[in-house]
Amino acid sequence: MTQSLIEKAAQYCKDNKHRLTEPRERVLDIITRSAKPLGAYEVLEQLSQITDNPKPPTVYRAIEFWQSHGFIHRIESLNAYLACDAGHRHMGSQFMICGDCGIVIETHLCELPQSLKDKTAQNAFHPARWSFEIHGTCSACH
Amino acid sequence: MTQSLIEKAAQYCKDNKHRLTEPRERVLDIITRSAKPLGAYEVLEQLSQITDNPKPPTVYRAIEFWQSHGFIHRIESLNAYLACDAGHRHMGSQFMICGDCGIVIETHLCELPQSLKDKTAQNAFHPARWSFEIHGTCSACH
DNA sequence: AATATAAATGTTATAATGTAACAGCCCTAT
DNA sequence: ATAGGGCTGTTACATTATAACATTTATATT
Repeated sequence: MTQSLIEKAAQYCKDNKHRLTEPRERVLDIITRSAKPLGAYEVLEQLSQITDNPKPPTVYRAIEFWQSHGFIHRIESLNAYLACDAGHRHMGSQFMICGDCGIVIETHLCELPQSLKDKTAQNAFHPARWSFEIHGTCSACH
Repeated sequence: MTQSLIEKAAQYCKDNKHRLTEPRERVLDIITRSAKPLGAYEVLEQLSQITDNPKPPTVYRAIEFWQSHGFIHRIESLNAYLACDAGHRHMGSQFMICGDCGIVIETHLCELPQSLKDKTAQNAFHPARWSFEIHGTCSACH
């Protein structure tokens, strides 16, 4: 059987003794249900429909929590957040972002592409994490 | 002889009939002189030392102008801007960002790395532009 | 040279995104 | 049962960015 992202996250919290609190669960749920990345204030807006007058820090804290454990990624060029069910913590993320419909496709590379490894090596730069964002048009919109 | 970035930019404007106005020149100059990427309000702060009470749109417009012509790049994960003297318009940028000292090294790839080309092809995604940001530590800080 | 036009600027105001700080609550481990 | 750390609620504010409109400046055309 396949676990949903929420189930995986719940399991992860159990295994690692993190608390699966109400705001965390709700925020992850909201982001997970969205096909497209959501801004923090869009999450807040949705949260306000099931919670009494939530405030920005509630959302940002939950996002920060999931992000630090690899369940949510931030799309820097959109100021928006996307759930990731890769089920592993990777050093980096790659996204293809459709400028027409807004859909974002995440790809999973576990290493830097060779050409970039070469560049980091040439500069004696030690990569820790990365974010690659490719803007363009998806197959449906093209 | 080698042209400075400012000279290149001036030449570019001349050749392409764009106006090299005072705010544009000053903003590019400020960003060019900085070893590290500058936030828009840092540029504004510096601009205020040579201009009477400049406002955010002045800076943002100039940045937008140079960015659209390839002389400035935005580092998404830092909300900051960096000059680029590559002298060509590329589809994408790659940056290595040192989390310790803040220095940013730009590399110049003219194409997507093969592994990412494969991913875009697999998804029938048509890339238009991209930004790759690698966080880590530079040789000096490591 | 005069003028029409397009492009860029100046200015005010505000939107959008994100965080510091502190009081209080609730799990968890002893 | 209780002390401590982790998390939340709340207020207030910081930072980043843009909309809108009046005005000025450069350019092209007459």
